[in-house]
Amino acid sequence: MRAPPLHVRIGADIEAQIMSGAWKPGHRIPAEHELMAQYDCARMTVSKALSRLATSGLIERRRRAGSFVAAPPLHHAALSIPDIRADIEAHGRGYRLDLLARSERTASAADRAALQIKAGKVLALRCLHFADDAPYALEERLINLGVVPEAAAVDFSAEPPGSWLLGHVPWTEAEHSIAAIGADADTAAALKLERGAACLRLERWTWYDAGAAAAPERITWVRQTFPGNAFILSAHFSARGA
Amino acid sequence: MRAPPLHVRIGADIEAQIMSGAWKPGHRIPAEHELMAQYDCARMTVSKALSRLATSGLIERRRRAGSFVAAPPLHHAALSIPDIRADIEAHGRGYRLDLLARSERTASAADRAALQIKAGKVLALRCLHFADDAPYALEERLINLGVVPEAAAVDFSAEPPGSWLLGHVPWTEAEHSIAAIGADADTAAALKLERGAACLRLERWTWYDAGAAAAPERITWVRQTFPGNAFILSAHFSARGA
DNA sequence: GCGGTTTATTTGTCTATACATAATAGCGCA
DNA sequence: TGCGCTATTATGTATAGACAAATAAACCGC
Repeated sequence: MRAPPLHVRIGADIEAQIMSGAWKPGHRIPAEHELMAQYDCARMTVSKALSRLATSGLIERRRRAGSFVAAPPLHHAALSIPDIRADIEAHGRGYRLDLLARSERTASAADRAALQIKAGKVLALRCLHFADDAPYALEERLINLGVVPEAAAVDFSAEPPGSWLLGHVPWTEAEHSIAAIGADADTAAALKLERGAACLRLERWTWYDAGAAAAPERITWVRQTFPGNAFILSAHFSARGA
Repeated sequence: MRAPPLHVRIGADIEAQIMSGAWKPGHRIPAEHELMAQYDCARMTVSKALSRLATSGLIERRRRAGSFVAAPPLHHAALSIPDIRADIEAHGRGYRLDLLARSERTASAADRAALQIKAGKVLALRCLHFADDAPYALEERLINLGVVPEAAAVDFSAEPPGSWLLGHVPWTEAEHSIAAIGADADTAAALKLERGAACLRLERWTWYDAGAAAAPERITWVRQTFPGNAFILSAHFSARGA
């Protein structure tokens, strides 16, 4: 077993103190020059270890004051939002897409609200994802043609719109909401469920924010509805920075 | 406006190239010595910028080969898992807890499966969270008394078990799953819903992993069921490392 | 005691250099 | 041609020192 780099070891030692509960939130961590003496190394090395812990949120650093154990980690989980086709194929099942509706139109009031635009053209899609010929998810999507004009020329009856967008359009921010709903008549018919059956509904807004230079632009809005019994989102959280 | 540090500026410049689409995935980023010449600075400064981009997943670095724009960002979102009491109170509503059942027992087969233990004692709780006297969530919880013996002495009819645990037990890992279910008779009665009403079900396993030194220990398992219409999980993702 | 000024401490950034490590590319030899 | 060795190159880690910036603490005049 090969020795890990020194700055990793220093970071791990401090992390162990915190995780074991020996150093509680607010506890002052030895100053850089003390750790420097303790590990007999340069300040840059100690600094690297502490900076990493600071960016991972485990400690907080203040000039002149020192470094302190941060407040207990918030309950933030890394949630994997699936690429539906990839997910289905990863389970060894056959994927099929059925494009139910496609309309290119001037944005309606509802479209404008979803994409947060004042005016413009949108591409509205409605499609059904199948896994081994069983309905897997109903997808309703709006694409802002003002930002992604080339989407108008794509044949979405073959490629899932989500996969196409991910591969072709850079984006920086996404907002999700997850809720449980009872299937309405429409949804129930599409997914071959009984009316009122529990479904997981995932909504996502994706946009591109170039920074202060330009206003953020909404790229797409999507609402995916999964039968509740067939779909589970999972998330993992580690208190360690990694 | 004060000038940002040089390593931040270098990182931002590279990020801008990637985000604008000018440098596509796989594109080779100028080597450290080239950036060094371009910005007229030391290699450490360039290295700091590139390391940060690498840990945030935007670029990939390989010895001898160089640094490359990484594959498009994965769809990972930071999901906020709520502290129920804090959430309710933050909305200005009154919180109340009703402890429906409490039993301290030797772990049953189901308990052992949920906590991944071979044997031992557990504390099983079942409680109902109220917001302004309306049922908000049904919680079923198991606490591993082998790891948290002091939980046996806590009065959970006043303090929500989740809040108590968060404040008293260090943990490192949590795994969540989210699903939509139709309320069974039991759940429907507790939450005052109709049978079959759509509910969001959140399950969470929390454990402590001290590293290679010891086997990970499961601390608690919890299953929270929320009326679908009253509860929405939200998540935000930024492609930037921050 | 109170408010403002100075001082000392600690972190933040950066330089310049050195050696280690990984991995590719090319060369020589069978 | 194909295999193995070597040289090259880019990154990874670390040193030692310097100055800048923030700010808590001490000080001082009133």
